[in-house]
Amino acid sequence: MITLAEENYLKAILKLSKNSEDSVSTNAIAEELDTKASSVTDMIKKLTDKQMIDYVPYRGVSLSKSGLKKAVEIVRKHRLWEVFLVTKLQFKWDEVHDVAEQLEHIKSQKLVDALDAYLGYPQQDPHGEPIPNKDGQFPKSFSKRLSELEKGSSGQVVGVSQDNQSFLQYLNSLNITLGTSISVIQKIDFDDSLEITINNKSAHISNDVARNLLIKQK
Amino acid sequence: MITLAEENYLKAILKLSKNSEDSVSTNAIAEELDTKASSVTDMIKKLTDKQMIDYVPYRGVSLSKSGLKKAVEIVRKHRLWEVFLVTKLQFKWDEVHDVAEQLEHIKSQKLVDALDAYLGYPQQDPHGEPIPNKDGQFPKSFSKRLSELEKGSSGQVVGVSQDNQSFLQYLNSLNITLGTSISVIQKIDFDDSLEITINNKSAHISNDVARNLLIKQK
DNA sequence: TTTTAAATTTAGGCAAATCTAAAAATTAAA
DNA sequence: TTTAATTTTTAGATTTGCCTAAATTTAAAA
Repeated sequence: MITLAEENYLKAILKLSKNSEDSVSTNAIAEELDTKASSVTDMIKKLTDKQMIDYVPYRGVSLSKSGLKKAVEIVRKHRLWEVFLVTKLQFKWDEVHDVAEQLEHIKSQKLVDALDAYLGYPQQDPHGEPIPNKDGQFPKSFSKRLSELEKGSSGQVVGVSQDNQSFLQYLNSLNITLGTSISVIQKIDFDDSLEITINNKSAHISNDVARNLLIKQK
Repeated sequence: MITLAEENYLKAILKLSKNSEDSVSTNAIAEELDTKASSVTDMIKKLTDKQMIDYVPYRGVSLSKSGLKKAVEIVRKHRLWEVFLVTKLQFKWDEVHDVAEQLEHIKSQKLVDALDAYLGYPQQDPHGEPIPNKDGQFPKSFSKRLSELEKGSSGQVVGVSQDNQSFLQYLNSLNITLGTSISVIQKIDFDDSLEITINNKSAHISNDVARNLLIKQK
C-alpha cells in the first residue's frame, strides 16, 4: 500500500522530470515539497525499496515504470477533481488547487472512472493542463509557451503550467484568463521579460510568467 | 489542526454515544475502530488535551461541545458524499461506504457548502440516515426501528442505521431496500427474532437485523 | 467480604515521516 | 590540482499512532 507522503513524492518527481528531462536532484525535490534534503534522502530509500524509482546515490532519481504509472494516476485524479470543482461546484480556477491536492489521494478506481464519465471525459483541466486518460496517455496539445513566441507573433491563452493561487491571482489582475489574446511586442534580452499586449492593452511581464503561459497560435 | 485518526475517534465516540446515551467505554471504542484498548487510552489523552472530549479515567469519555461539533461535521460530510456517489455517479447503496470514509476527511468548508447546494440540500443519505445541516442540526425523522413494532403492524422501510457492505448486501438478498413494505407477523420471545412479510412474501429475520431497519408506519 | 474476572491504564517499543547537525561526496573556483 | 563551496547522505532525535505485556482499578462472583 502506498502512503500519502509517497504519493506526493512521486508527483513531485514527475513534475520536476517534465522540466529537466534527466534525473531529478534531491535538493530539487526538497524545494518542490518544501522539506529538507535529508528527509528526501530517507523517502528516496523507501521508494527505491518499493521499486517506484531508480536511484543512484548523489546522482538523483527517476521514476520507474510503476512509479510513473502511479504518478500519472495522481495527476489524472487531481485534474479530474479540478474539473468537477469548477464545472459542477462553481469554484474559480484559482480556488481549486488546495482541495484537489486532497481529493487526488482518494483511493477508488470505480470513483475515478465514474467521475471521468460524469464529467464527459474532459481532456483539459480548468488551467488548460492535459488530463491523462485511463491508460495514462496524455492528449496531445498544440500550444507553445509564451516565452517561446517570436517578437510580433500572437495567439490565445489555452493553458497555464502552474496552478498555485498566487500565480493565478496575478494573471487575474492582468486580465489574463483562458482565451485571452496576447501579442508579443518586444523581447528584452537582458532578463528575458516581454512587452506584450493583452486584449490590445500593453503590459510587461517577466520570463517567469511567460514561461508558464501556454499559447495557441492561429 | 485535527488529524485523520482523531477525526475517526470522534466519529466513533459520536456513533457509540447515540446508542448508549451515557459515556463511552474504552473497550467499545477499541472494538468500533478495530484497534486495541491501550491505543484508545493513548488517543483519549490527546483528545482530552485538545478539549474535544471529557474523560474520567476508568469511567469512559463523552464528547465536549467542540468535539461534538467536529464529529457532526464529519457525519455531515460522509452522508453528503454518499448522496453524491449514488445520485450523481450511480453507485449502489452498498458501494458507497468505503469511499465516503475517505471523502469525509477532505477539509474545505467551501467544498461542503457547494456540494450541499449542488445536491439540493438533501435531508437523508442513500440509507435513509439523516444529514445534519450546516448548523449541525439533524432533521427530525418519524421512523421506528422494526424491532420496536407491535405484532400485526406494518410500514415501509425508510432507512437503515448501519451502512456496512455485508449488512446492505444481506438486505439486497432479502429484497429489502428503501420503500419496501414490511409487516410483522410474529415476534419470537426466545431470541427477539421476527416473522415478517416483505412485499407480501414471508421471511424470518434476527433481532440484529430488525434493530437496524427504520420503518415509517402509515 | 474476599476472591476472581474483566476492563483500563501504564510502560516500553516500533514504524513512518520529519527534523538538525555533522560527515562525506561532488562540483566549481582559485 | 588543490582548495572552497555546494550537494547529498548519515546519525541521532522527535512526534504520531499503533502494538504487546504487565500492572492497576473496577465490577462480579463466591
